[in-house]
Amino acid sequence: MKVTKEKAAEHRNAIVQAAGRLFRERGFDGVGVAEITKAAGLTHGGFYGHFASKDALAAEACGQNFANSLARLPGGEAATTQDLSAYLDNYLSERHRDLPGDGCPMAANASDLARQGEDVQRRSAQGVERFIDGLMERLPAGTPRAQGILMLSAMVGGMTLARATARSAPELSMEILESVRAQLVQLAAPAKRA
Amino acid sequence: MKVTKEKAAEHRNAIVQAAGRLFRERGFDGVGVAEITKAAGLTHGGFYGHFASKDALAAEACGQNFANSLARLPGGEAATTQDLSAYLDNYLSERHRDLPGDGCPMAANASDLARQGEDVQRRSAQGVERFIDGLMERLPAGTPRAQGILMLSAMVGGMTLARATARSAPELSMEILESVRAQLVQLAAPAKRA
DNA sequence: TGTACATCAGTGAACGCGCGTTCACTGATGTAC
DNA sequence: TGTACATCAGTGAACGCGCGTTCACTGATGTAC
Repeated sequence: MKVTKEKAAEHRNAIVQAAGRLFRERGFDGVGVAEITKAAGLTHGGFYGHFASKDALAAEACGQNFANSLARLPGGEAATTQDLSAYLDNYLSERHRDLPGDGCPMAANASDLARQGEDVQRRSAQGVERFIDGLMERLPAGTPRAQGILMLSAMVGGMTLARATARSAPELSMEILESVRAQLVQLAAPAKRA
Repeated sequence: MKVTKEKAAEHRNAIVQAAGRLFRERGFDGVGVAEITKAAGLTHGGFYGHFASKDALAAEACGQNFANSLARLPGGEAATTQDLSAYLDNYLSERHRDLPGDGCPMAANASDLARQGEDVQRRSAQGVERFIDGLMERLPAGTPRAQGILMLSAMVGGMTLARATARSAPELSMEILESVRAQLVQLAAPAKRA
């Protein structure tokens, strides 16, 4: 049955939110349109009134995920080294490892992204670009961009490897999280070594 | 028709090889049993004479991929800093980025691994463990293990991000490869900074 | 060494299933009067 | 403001398709004599 325009907009948004979470938890191919709409409290039939295709939803959910991810960086200009250190503690935590659905899209969909459609890839590339820019703003003035890129790479790679080893080698998984966290906190500190 | 035991063993091996390549190129869900056996020069019907399931093949192909990856590390005890530097140049190259089918399984199947069956995860965890050990043997004596883990994380994350951005932001993709390479070569050097 | 036959690796059609997508229909919304 | 009706968001059955897996069959292998 027809619903209010407001309700319809809420439904559309609920689908994007559910997709954003489920895609990160199970990958783009790991969850279907029916399950996504069900998680949003709807049936699958009305899906194509909101989106042209599953791919189109994936692109939108991807953009949403990156926007959320960017918003979690510690507050812009006023960010201290402690803020950044706390951010890294959160990023490289067991909690983040075990809840990919609410976490970093780069880590959650890492190898999937390169195999997605053009729209998803465009939003991803834009997201990565903005995330690096955001990171650079929060690092000590004068930090070379290459160092920020190294940080991001280690964050994404470290989380990915921690997740890959979590079930079969939980101690190694923890060691990866702690090692990357410790090394990056050191790297993000304002005092340059030599 | 029946074939020689030798031929049958070759066929089995060809299936593992083809799977190892295709799984890295397209992900575990991105390629089917029929295509894998076809790539090995066979039809799909005989597949279950060699493997109990697609999952079982995935586990074996995964083990094979990790073994190949380990074998590419520069020669053990006699490895010099230059060898390791050359290895990093290769790992973080455009060539490796554009040919995932013959490259690092950690980068190629990064986010997929955590969603696979128990056997694949066990082999992956073992592969990661061994790769870290192999890396440590080749780093200057006294290098903390956490630094080796940071290197691996940055390699995997950097390659993953370079692939995710390759089509939509080729310049960013190149910058990621070059930045991570430069920073890691510096990190792998024997001279410790303060 | 030569022959007869049981074995079994590989073939290709077929299976059930879940997927993305379509569509006829429903009934509340919201507009025209 | 009240009424009649066109609109359209959402429903659920149905579609074609490709997947992993099964199976009756084929014919070369390799063994028993």
